[in-house]
Amino acid sequence: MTTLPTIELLERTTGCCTPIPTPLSEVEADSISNDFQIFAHPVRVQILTALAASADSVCVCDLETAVAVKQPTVSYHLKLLRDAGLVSYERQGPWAYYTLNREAVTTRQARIRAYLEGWG
Amino acid sequence: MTTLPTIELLERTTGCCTPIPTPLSEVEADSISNDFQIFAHPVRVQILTALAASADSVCVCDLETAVAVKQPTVSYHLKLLRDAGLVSYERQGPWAYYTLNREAVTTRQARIRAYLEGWG
DNA sequence: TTTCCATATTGATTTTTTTCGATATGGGTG
DNA sequence: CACCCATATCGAAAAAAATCAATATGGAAA
Repeated sequence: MTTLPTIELLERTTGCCTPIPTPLSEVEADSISNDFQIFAHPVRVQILTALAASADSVCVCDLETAVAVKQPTVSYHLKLLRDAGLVSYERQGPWAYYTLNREAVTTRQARIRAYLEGWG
Repeated sequence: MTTLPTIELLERTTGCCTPIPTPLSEVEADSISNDFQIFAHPVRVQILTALAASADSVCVCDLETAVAVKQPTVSYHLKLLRDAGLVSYERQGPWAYYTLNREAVTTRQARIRAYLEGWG
């Protein structure tokens, strides 16, 4: 933020302070950055990769062995992924089986690609 | 993480604990999540969008008016973007002009797309 | 029922990220 | 030179995200 140019400063200011025509609103920026945020942690990437590699659902106990954090932390990241709509789960007896929500991933992928194409 | 199944537990365990064939290493997961991280903040998204929309370089004073944070914070995010290689800058007299590094964005875009395609 | 086991949730703590006042830097002007 | 102005950096504080011990939940086995 710059103080408005006074008459005396006009010459000096020439060439600078050309307001950005259509700045991105905070709401839009939040929405875009949120799309990236869920992928911005290694444990979530490991979980998603494991789920993506499996044709069927994966037991939490197997996800736990694939990452370097303790059980409650895995559960925490799984909840974030659920809240983001990227995975679903189903309990079977004592176990819980997670599945990648492939359509949801595709949807985000499309949005992310759209943003990045606009930037590149 | 689950204790190894003892003989008595084998029947119960059937159908669970199928180790994930090729779990993603922490190093790989860090690298992937890092690619997303830089885009995971609204101020950086606003800055990138502004730079992308401009054919030539943009003065910091104009970036400052496009976001809702104070000058040192803008400078901080610009530094992160520089460190990530996504923008370059040039000083001209008292002003600094930033440019989007379009190739770098394209490179990241390609990596991100590759990851997401593997998941979807 | 009692017990055990897998997973989720809670709550407190730690770590990371973000924010911004204060100050430094460095060029332009008088 | 002294002063002003734009931007960067520093340093401390605040906010957000991640971690995990402890505990809750709920189903299956004994």
